[in-house]
Amino acid sequence: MKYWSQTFIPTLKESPSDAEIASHKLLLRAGLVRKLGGGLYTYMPAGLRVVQKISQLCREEMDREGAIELSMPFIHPADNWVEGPRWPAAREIMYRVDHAGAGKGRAKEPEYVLGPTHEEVITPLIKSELTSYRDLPKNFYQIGTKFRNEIRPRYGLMRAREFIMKDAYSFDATDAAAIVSYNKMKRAYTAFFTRCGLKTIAVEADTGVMGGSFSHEFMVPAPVGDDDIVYSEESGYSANREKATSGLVPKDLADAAPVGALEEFATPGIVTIAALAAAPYNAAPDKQFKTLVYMGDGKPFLVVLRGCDELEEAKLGTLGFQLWRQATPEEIEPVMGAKPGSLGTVRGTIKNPTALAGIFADHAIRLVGNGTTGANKDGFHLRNVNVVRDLEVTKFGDFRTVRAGEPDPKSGAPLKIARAIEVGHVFILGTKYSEKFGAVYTDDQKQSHPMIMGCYGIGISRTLQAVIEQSNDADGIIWPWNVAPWQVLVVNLDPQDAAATELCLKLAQAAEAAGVDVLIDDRAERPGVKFKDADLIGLPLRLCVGGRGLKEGIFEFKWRNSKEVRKVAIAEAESVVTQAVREAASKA
RNA sequence: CGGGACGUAGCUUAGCCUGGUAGAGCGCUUGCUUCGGGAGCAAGAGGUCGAGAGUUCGAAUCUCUCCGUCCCGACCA
Repeated sequence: MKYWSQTFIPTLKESPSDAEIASHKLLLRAGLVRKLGGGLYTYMPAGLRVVQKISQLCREEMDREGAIELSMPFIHPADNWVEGPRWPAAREIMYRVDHAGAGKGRAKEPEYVLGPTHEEVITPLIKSELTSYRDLPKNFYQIGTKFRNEIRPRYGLMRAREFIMKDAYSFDATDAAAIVSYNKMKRAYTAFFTRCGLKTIAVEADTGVMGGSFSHEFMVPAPVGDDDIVYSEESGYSANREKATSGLVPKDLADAAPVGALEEFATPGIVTIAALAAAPYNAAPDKQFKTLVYMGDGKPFLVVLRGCDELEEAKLGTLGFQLWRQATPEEIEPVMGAKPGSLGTVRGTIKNPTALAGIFADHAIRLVGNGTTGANKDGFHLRNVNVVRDLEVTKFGDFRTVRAGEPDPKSGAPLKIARAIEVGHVFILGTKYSEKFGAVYTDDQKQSHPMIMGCYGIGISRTLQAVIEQSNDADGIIWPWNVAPWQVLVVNLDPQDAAATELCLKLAQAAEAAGVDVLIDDRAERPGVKFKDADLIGLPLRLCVGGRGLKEGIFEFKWRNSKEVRKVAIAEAESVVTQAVREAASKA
């Protein structure tokens, strides 16, 4: 048991002005964390306890599914990343670590980086440690700090530059075995989040190139989340919006026949979808083709969408480029022959088509059939543009953002969209890393094969905040039993009174004997302060002892998630506390 | 990386527009009175007004630069 006066729980009456959302305010007000800088937080004693509890639950569930704990360095030689398969993309988010000391660290390239994740470390390790199919399967995990140069840290621990993560990596001989490993992790995650008292939705994140459902994200529905999930209660379909598809384009859609000859018309000063939709042109957005220019690994490529649709940039990941970004007007004009606003992909109108890495069209443009697009000549557009007859397309694909209300690809029912916090992700990696690093095993036919890998992450610190975000009220946090820094708070209203102090100790000992952690508020504070702090820090069970109750021969018993205050006779103290604690523990 | 807002005591903030001795509440210290839902009274400590430069007789206040923080967006042809 811990005495409040002997630990440090600096509660705040008011929220610091830089906290915006409930969970962030409560993290600060309940004295769980303090900010060092943007996205950098100190875990105060009570906050650290929660981190440790969540970590322990995670550890238990990982162990249960046969994963093996180890611990890898935070600092990685940059070479591991340079030799890996994603250096160009990964270097953007990694902090570089140069040699300390005067006169050093002048190298243009970093010599060391702070690890944002550990594929580049564990794969070379496994390459030298595991060589036979008899060694497989194996799944290694660790719980530790990760470093990512987040573009915009947000909402306290929710998106931080430095955060605590559980990461696991599985190694298997076959695809089928990898799926077994994957399903074990999915099961572990479900069990883990449930034990944390967190309601999560496992969302399919189709991997595109791999096909099938080999990736799931565990999402906590919350308006403050960074992700959108697209789902249908009817069919159970659920996916991250970045990957979600809809049944907007029927499978049996017949391509439209041309409606007339291609016709160029002058559109001076018209460079937006909206302007072209207005009089006198009256080309409805869903009858326009929108042409976007991107740069993929240094080469321009085009994406064609309906005028009314939006590009889901994450879907460009299926095209095979390492890095992509929007092209600048300076890059666009020499290739297309016109400035943005007059672009199109009608055959023969692109100035320098050989410069292009491809023209990728969203399936939905087939719904347009015949429409309007830019003529690649400033101030001119083309009408009667037929998808099949006129448009140059390298490949069709799914590139648009799904909207709420579109038909679910499975059931056809309208899709819904909600915000959510991603707290976990399970993913089959295939042989991306094992091939690059030469992590191969020998099978029973003496044949060598790259191992099939999976990776599995849980944001421990983010989970902590997600729990608070999901479980609080106007007075403070309402901790779920298993992750509370202490399960029971014994409030001593009269710490000067020997009888009160003695009863508090008795209650605390009874709870502790029943197997839970107890905090005793022995501070010389006024009752009002203690009650407010009790609600704020949100321990599940509050036992309150004061002179008033002692006279009646009772103490007070109150659950944080209920308004009811129960008076319990001192004579029954031990049995009531023991029973309550055991019951709560068995339900959690 | 754009856009917006902000930066005054440990915390929350007023003052800035319209330049003239920096104010309050909470917290802290001391004393008295209180003592079951963030007590009252009295006295006190605590500020390079984010940093630098400029304008001015005079700058928290006006101008510029930088730094930091928070929010929005990473948006389109």
